Amino acid sequence: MSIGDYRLEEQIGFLLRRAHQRATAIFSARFAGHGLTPTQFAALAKIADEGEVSQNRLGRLTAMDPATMKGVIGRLSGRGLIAGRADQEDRRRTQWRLTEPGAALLAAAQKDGFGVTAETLDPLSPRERATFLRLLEKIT
Amino acid sequence: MSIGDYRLEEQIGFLLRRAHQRATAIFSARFAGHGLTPTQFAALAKIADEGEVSQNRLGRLTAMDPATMKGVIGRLSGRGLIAGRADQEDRRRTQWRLTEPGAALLAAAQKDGFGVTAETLDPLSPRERATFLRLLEKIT
DNA sequence: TCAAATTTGTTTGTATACAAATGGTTTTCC
DNA sequence: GGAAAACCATTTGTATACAAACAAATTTGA
Repeated sequence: MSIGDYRLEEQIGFLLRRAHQRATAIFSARFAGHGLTPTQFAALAKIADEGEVSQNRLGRLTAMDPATMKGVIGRLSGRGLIAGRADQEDRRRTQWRLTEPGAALLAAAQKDGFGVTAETLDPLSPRERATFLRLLEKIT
Repeated sequence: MSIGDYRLEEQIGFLLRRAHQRATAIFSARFAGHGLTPTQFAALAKIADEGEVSQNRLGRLTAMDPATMKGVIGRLSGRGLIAGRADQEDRRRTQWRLTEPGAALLAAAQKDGFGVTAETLDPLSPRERATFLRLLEKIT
């Protein structure tokens, strides 16, 4: 019968899920005033990097599939933080860019973005932080 | 204006989200034949550990809030993998346990559970794995 | 060149994740 | 003993996450 020796607490998926939950909770607390979710903030930051970007490409840059991206884009554009224009060269595409309010919100929120990472990594020493980030990237 | 120097790829929340996505994808591939999601498998494994457990307690053990737990419990019991009975001592509680088919499915799936962790950690050396797990637990 | 393959974006459906509010039940503690 | 506090479970609503199927547009390649 022995359902033995499988320990949920030692499985990497479970640990990653919990760590991600904690990071999300820290994000939510610090971003309550901005009204942005982690994925919405990621999308704004990447649109700013790119200047102008299509929906699918933005999804690849932020690790969201097309169906998820559609929802995120819809909520951001619904709030007037981003605006889209039809691409003349490829009529399947819409190119998205920050609006002025979107750029202002992103600028105001960025220092809190750094704060989230700092607080999440707080239990680690500087040396451990570097190691952890290196290994985390390796398994991604 | 300088929207500068915030790099999404260096933020811990983004890295954890991507790593968790990869772990989930590996899980899904290996568990396709079992028809279990990561949270459903976690719930089955913890119920097996506990013998009998209430819904909220199971949620604490598996890191799911009550609303999420309700859905997971509903799907597992709907498939006949777990069964509940009213707790006599505390009439708020339902105690959940594995059914015979649930125990059989868990037993059949467990080796694949180890496989998920192994494949997810494959890019790391044994030494790196130990370090990574230690640091991951520290930030959780 | 033109059919096949790929890409972009949408829709539908299922499954977490969590906030907030609620109704019962049990525990605490004065 | 009884009111206040805490706890169990549910419900509603919003937001990812992703599979699968689809239409339209573009690119590829024989």
